[in-house]
Amino acid sequence: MTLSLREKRRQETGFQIQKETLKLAMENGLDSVTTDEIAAKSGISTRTFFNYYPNKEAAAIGHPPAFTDSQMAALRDGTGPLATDLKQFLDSQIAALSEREDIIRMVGHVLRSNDKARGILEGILVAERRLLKDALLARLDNRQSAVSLAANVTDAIRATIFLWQKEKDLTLAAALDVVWDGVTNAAEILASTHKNEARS
Amino acid sequence: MTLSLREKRRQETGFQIQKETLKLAMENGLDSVTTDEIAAKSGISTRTFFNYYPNKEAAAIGHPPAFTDSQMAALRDGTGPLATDLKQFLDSQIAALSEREDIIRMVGHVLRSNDKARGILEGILVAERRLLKDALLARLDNRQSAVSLAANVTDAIRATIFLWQKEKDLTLAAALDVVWDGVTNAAEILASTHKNEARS
DNA sequence: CTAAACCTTGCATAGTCTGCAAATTTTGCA
DNA sequence: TGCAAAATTTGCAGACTATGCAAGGTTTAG
Repeated sequence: MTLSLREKRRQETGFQIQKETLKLAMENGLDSVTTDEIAAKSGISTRTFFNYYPNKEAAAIGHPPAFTDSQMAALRDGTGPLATDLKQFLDSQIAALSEREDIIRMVGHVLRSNDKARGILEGILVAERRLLKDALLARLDNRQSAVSLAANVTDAIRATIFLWQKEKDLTLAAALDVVWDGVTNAAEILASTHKNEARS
Repeated sequence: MTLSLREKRRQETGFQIQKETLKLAMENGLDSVTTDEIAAKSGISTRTFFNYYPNKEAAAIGHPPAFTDSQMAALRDGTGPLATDLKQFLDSQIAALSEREDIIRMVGHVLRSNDKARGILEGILVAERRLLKDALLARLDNRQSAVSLAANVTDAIRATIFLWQKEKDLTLAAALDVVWDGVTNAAEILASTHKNEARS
């Protein structure tokens, strides 16, 4: 996991570009920012901007914290109740996101008004769901069940950020607890049919 | 709900444009199709194309069948178990989608490789989730629970289409049944923690 | 210290999308 | 039927996005 000097500098420049992009986007929306402006503010040529990101929307989204090996291992090899492991996974993921509150807020702002940015993030989420599904399949026999759980996890993250942006007095961790309570509640409603069917 | 002649023709032209767009996109991907080509095939000028859709990705997505008033009313005012009403809602929505299997297949193809198209669809889904959440709130006291159920519904549609595209011998309706079984299964897993906590 | 690998940059170019105004078509009504 | 008002289509100009390419500069490893 050690990065060469080159890689480290590249990461830093990429991060710098993201911050300048978001800062400019906060003023009049990302659509009214030109790649020329972003490049100028970032101290690079316009052509070089496209060496770092394929377009300005990708620059605004940047690179969200990836799932770590230990997070995935805990999910795959956990022994407790699966629901507990999922909550812990979410706790650690939200903790990672808490390191970048300012960026999340600005990204959220961009996502609200820019389709392309939404699509780029959605692509990242699709990949995350696939990772989660594969990990969960190690503990489940029902494939669609793993698919549904994975979707609930990434959606919980989305809902948590949304709630946190709306209720300014909540921390991200507190917002997750509220969301998770709702998820469990919803699960009880959905699970009840099954029980009824079994009884009948 | 009656459309004027003008509106009807406009809808038909819009639909025609969508079909031409998708047909062209199936060959080498939407990215390699130009708006000039789409307009030419559709028998309109390039400028007019932009009177119908803001960009070619929106043209490819088109206008998915909206939730009908009776669907929403059934959800809002239903008396049976909520889970049953949700499944019925999904059944009717999937039935509506079954009318356009060819288009769904092509749209799915575009979505796999085009970020902007993904984002446009995601925007539609955000609006649909909001509608569902508001309807469900008429029957629930827990707001986040409604949010989670709404997310599970739109995700079930997504998962159904995905499964149907992968398993060619399933109808859309049959794929939904498989997906719904997974959703219920997942719900049982998520709900069990709560029960354990209540017991302890 | 140097060759190979890698990065940055400018330039040319194809393509997207919008505003505007002229031309054309449709509509409602006398 | 015929015509004025309303709506739509279209061409054109122009700002912006994004890519390939090749020249020039920098970093790296041995």
